[in-house]
Amino acid sequence: MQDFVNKIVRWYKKNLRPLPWRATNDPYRIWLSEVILQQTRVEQGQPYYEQFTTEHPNIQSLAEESEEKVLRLWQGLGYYSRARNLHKCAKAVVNLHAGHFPNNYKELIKLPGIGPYTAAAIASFAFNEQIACVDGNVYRLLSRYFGIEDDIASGKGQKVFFEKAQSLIPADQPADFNQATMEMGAMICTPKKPRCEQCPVQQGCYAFEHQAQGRLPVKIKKLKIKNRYLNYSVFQFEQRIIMNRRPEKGIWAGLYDFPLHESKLSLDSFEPLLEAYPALNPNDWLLGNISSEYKHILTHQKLFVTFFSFNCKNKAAYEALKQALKAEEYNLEEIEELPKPKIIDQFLSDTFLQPER
DNA sequence: AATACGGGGTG
DNA sequence: CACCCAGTATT
Repeated sequence: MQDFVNKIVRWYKKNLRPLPWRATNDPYRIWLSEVILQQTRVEQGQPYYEQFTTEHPNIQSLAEESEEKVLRLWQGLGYYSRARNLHKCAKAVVNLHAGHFPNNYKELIKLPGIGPYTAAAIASFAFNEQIACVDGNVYRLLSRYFGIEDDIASGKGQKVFFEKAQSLIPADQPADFNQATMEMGAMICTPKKPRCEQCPVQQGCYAFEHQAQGRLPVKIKKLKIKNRYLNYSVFQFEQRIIMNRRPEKGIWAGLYDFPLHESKLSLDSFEPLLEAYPALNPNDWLLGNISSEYKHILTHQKLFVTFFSFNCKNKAAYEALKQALKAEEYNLEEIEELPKPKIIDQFLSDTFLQPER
């Protein structure tokens, strides 16, 4: 199997993409890139990496930032617990490790937001530890090449793949090996239409020989997608809008949105909202526009989102509602600075930005 | 062992 | 539409 290792490492050194986080040994930048790239494609994550490293060139800077600002920088990337853990981790490294990342897998994995993959990536890339990275790319490459049929989602499968990768990783160049397996999975051994004609290890590949590329890796998953109907109320008074910070748990934790009323089916009138908000006296409000329904597809739910605009006639009524909702009011300039879910940001752009002409 | 957690690209 | 992306934390 030494042949397999040599061939993919040689291929990597010749074909690697010159990504910015490959040009550094700084564990801070390696960590940042790895967290950004969790479940995220390189092209989507790269602009965020540039933003973060520009605004926060080192971990002290990031640790001193507010969580809200970190979330705002993360806005649009998704899986926001990554941003919250990123911030927690930065503080932990500064406060518990004098601003220096631990230099080994065992300690790295104790930090928030750093799991088996990320710990192995930092340990090997920054500190040259001989520990295998196993991500989606590696599952694919190894299962196809070696004909491993274990379900990659199962505990046993994860163990089998890690041990296979760990048995292959060379002591003299662990980082290049890890980069090579992942880059191969990303560029050659792709999920669909793998580029077998360009593959340096086509010879010896189980899946190529048996035309099993479409079947491997085996991944058994049952994802039930639920439809949800979200109705947002945009309560406005003289250029100020009521918003609130979402709870610490659940979807969009810590981000800001409007008062939310969920329904079983799409709403097309204000009435259910008038019932939902007893503090809302219809005499004090002008019922405005009902937006068209936004469809927002997430991994395990499909959201149908409608925005209902209310304009308040007097300040007292506005204050009363705000208080009843335990929310705050913001003008557009302030809203710009708040971290918001994509769908909220989209609505705001559609509604309050004048199209150029 | 299963589920929750975003947003976007591919075929 | 189905699948999946340089996964992790919680249940």
